[in-house]
Amino acid sequence: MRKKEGNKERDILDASVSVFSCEGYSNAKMHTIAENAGIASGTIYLYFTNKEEILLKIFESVWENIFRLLDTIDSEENDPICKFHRMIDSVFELFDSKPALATVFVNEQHHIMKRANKLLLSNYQKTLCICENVLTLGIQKHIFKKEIDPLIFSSFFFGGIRYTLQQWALDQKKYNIYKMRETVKSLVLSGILDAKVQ
Amino acid sequence: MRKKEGNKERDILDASVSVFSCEGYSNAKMHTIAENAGIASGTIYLYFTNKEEILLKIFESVWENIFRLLDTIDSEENDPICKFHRMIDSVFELFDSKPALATVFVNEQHHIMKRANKLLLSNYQKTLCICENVLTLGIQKHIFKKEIDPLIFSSFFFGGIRYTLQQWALDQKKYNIYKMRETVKSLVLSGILDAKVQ
Amino acid sequence: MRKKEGNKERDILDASVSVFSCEGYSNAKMHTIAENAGIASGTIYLYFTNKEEILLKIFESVWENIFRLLDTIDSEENDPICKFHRMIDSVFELFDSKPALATVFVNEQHHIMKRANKLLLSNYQKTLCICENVLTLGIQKHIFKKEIDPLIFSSFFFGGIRYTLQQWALDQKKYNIYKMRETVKSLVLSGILDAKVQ
Amino acid sequence: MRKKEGNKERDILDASVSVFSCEGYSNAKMHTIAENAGIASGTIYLYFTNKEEILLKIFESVWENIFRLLDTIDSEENDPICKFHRMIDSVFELFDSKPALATVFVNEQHHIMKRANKLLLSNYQKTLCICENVLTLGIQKHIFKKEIDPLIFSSFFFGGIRYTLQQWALDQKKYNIYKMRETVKSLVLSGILDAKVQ
DNA sequence: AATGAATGAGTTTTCATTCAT
DNA sequence: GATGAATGAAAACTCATTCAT
Repeated sequence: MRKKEGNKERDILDASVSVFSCEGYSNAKMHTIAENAGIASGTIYLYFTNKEEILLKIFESVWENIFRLLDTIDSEENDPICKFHRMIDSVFELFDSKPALATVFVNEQHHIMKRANKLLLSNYQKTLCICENVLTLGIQKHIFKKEIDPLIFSSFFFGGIRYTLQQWALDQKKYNIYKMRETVKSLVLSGILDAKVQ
Repeated sequence: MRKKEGNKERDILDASVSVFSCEGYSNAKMHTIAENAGIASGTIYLYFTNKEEILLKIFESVWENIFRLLDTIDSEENDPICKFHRMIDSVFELFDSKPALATVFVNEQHHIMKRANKLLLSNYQKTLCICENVLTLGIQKHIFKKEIDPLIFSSFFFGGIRYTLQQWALDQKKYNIYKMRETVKSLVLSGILDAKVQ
Repeated sequence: MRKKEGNKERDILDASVSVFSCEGYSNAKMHTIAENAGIASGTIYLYFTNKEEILLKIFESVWENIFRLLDTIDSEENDPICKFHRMIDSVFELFDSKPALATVFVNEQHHIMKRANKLLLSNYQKTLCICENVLTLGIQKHIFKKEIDPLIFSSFFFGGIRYTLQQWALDQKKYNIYKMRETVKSLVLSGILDAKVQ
Repeated sequence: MRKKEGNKERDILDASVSVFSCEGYSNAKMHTIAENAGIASGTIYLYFTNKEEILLKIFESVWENIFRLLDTIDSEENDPICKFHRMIDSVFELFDSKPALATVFVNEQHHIMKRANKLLLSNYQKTLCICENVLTLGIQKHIFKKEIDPLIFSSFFFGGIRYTLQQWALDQKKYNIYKMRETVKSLVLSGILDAKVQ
């Protein structure tokens, strides 16, 4: 018997992140991934049922990591401001050593959410929840401005204006574009306005 | 490729935006676009050399519009705060009636920038420039905090954390992830902190 | 526009019968069928959704023909013996000019019945019914032996004809289809005729 | 390829008959056969050079058995009618306890004959010969009709039995193999018996 | 002898693009 | 200019067979 050498599943995932990052998911060829992983193309199918499952596994893992990081911080920390500091730090640190993963995470997010499975969706939604809860808590404690809508803030937080626009385009009834616009302006302006002016 | 009565080209672009928005650029079929445009699939090739050129034309047009809007505001308005208000308003208004265009703009931006032509690149860069200049002006006038790096702010402004991460992933030498992180935190926090706490 | 020349659907079906006959359905390559039909392989998919649908269409057509032939005879003829003569004649005539079709009909019948659609199943079962009814009628009229089980007879009868046809299709010089037809009729009729009638 | 303790080869053949019967030869996977045989897929290749050789061995064995059975009967029995009775009985008995083998025998016969080896062909042809000889003998003895062509009769006879067996193998509850056997014998004998004898 | 992970040739199918009408 | 039938290159995926252990 030919023993499993190393961790081929890991190799394939790493190669896929690298290839998806360069070519984009849709343009990525299974053959290129195999080549990058140093295996034959058929071998990929011993570990993943198809190309999409590879992307799914990548996102499952990323969102699970993000959720765990934020969840830990959420329970360890009491002060909303400290929570924010540590949460943003940890997300940046997560991608710090993996720029290719960051690219895939950003560019293919919209693709994978159309076919996300339960595990992925669950971690994704739980993560957004944590963020909203931190904001709500800050508002209750009169630390954060009460006029900030937690939902809109989350959108802003997880993708800025681009992501906000995307969400609105997908479901125009759920979001009020005027309110979004004013919120964005308020957030950005108070973010950049000099204290002396305020 | 020859220019015709002028509305078939428009029909194809509109149909493409609609189809790219639903299916994504890579999954979109030329046949579906033709169907949506009410023409035969071969006719598309009288107006565009290939599928990619359609996407290119869409982005060319969007970035040209954005640039013109912001450029006009930039020359009409003196106060940096007013510039900001009107600029954000106009970008939101641009997409207000075209959610499908917003989706395409957000999801396919990374795809098209790899093969952008001069015109597109020029308008894209000129637009970023205007934003940076507004910020710089505000800082010079002591209206904006001086510690905000205009480059980083532009990234944040045009895509929030996701886009920020993406930029960094694409070129890690150009951006300092620690500085980005701190800037993001500062922006977000001052955006949401209650005046009383500050 | 490139006009449809000739009948490509017909060409594909004919080419498929020929290729399925030589190679067997499972070994037949779509490329070979296309080559035989004088078209590009992609063109097949403009007329059929996949390989299996081609086989299905072949069998649909054959069983529809057989049913129509036997049904017409069944309603035109009163005497069970005459029904038999004419029915066997017409089935042999159906395949007389199409040995390849006979081969496919015999060899792939079991394959297609696993995935038969309503139309095919309906014609298949109605055909079997006609045969059983002829037998039952003959028994009621005391022309056929009453101890013959119509179900078993039908199996044996169809199996015999099918295999006989196959042998002829494999080597048309070795067998004389007219003589085969008469021998089959003679064998079957003396097998079922009541002693009193003989 | 080396012969081992003698029951792995048997296990593989049995598993293959079972799998070929359910899936058909072309759709059958070597892995499924190995699983059914309780061994690893690579082990199959210690006993058979490839997939086709398994099918070949199955048919070699079946036709050898049929030949031996009929040959023994042929030499033990003098009366053509008795020969027929015993021959049909023995063929039905051969498959009685092995419906899966019957299915494979019927469905894959045409596949294997294209690549039959000498041993298989020899037993196949010797078996047909015995049948033809019984018929010829009966004709010479004025027991069977002289106008029956032995070649056509054999085709019809074998085809009828094969299909009957197949129907039974597909649904053993619907058909009674004993009754089938007797019906087949009755049909065939009255088909060939000379009127003077009857 | 036995294993089962790995291979990669081979096939179906898709779809952007072409071109005869 | 317009059409849409036809093309065929390209890619995902399968699975019989091999071979290191």
